[in-house]
Amino acid sequence: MGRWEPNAQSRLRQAAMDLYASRGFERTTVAEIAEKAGLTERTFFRHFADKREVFFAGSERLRELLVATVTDAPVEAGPAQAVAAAFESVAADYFPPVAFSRQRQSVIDANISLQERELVKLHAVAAELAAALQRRGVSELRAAIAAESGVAAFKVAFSRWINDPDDRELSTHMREALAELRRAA
Amino acid sequence: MGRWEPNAQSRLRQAAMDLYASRGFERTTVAEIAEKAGLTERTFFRHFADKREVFFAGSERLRELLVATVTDAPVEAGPAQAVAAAFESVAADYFPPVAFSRQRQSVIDANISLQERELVKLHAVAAELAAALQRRGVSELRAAIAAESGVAAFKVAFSRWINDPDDRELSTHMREALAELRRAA
DNA sequence: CTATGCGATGACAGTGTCTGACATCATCGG
DNA sequence: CCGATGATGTCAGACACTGTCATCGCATAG
Repeated sequence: MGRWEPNAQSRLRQAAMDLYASRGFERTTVAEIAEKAGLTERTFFRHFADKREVFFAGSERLRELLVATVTDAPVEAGPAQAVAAAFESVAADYFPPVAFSRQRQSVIDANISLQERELVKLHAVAAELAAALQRRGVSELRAAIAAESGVAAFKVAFSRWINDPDDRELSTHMREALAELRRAA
Repeated sequence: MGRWEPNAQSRLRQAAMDLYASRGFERTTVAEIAEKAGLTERTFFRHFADKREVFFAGSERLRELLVATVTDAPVEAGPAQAVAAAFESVAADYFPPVAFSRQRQSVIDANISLQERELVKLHAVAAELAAALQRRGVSELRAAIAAESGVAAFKVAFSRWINDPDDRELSTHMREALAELRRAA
């Protein structure tokens, strides 16, 4: 593989996470991350498109899982049901322990540029979910609304999960958010 | 006021918009914008927090309008009704002609960093709408869902408005999106 | 065993965004 | 006319990110 030690990418990620957590995101330079990982700044940018991308390694997998679940939903399921089931499924299985998510989120909440990236990832999820629904024959409007409102419910559920003093499960919050979404109409 | 010509801020905005539209966002530098406006790069950053902010001058007013409308909604209106009415109201009154919005959006669609900023603005709208609803006595969950799903409907409506070959009104699309949102539940 | 190609890294220069610090100039109130 | 105030200019600099080419290790063919 590499010229020196293996696992360059995960070493960079680890170094970045450590420094972001201790000094904060803005106050750590890419050069420092690379040095801590025993690599150069240039190599960091070969593994991550930019300084923020280190945070969002798992988002690709999340997106794939959601899309696959919606695509494989039973034929008789409507778009809203398919999306809701997909989010309930990943909420139950996919996410790391709440302590880890809380630390990660505290770094993100402290930096607008990280929030920007997070919102873009969620927007991409919505767009792909809508596309998956359209492939199932759902109209553009119906697909878009189902996907966007599902993501909206997830945003609310995730935030409440992170801030829940009672440490209830993410899947519980997701069900609550979806129930409230249905009730609102 | 200024040392030289007046209206520095609007001159900068005009110059930026012109250059963004002709050369594209990434291929125009802040120095070029400033020069075209007869100012220096440093002055540009005194009027706009960053290169992207030029695009989002109106978003503050949009946010204020929405929050005010929700705050002033009749007491008997539920959270979802208040939010829906607010979006229908601004959709009918606030937005520029579709041709202008289309050109603006084409620049944004061509640049992820601009989309990031746009999503942050919408997220801020959702957060403030939720806060306004809570001030009306609505529970946190109910307020968050009403605000986020309202923003979700607006995103869909706006996109469909921009891409509508029949040039139907934004308010029409907004009503359609809200109707679909209610129907989905 | 050697040559050769390939993929990952290093080295280096450069561009562009954004910030801090200080000087300068116009206008306005006294 | 003078000093305060606010907007601008000037300059230096940090830092993110990119392009380019050299270098090194590994695998594989011969």
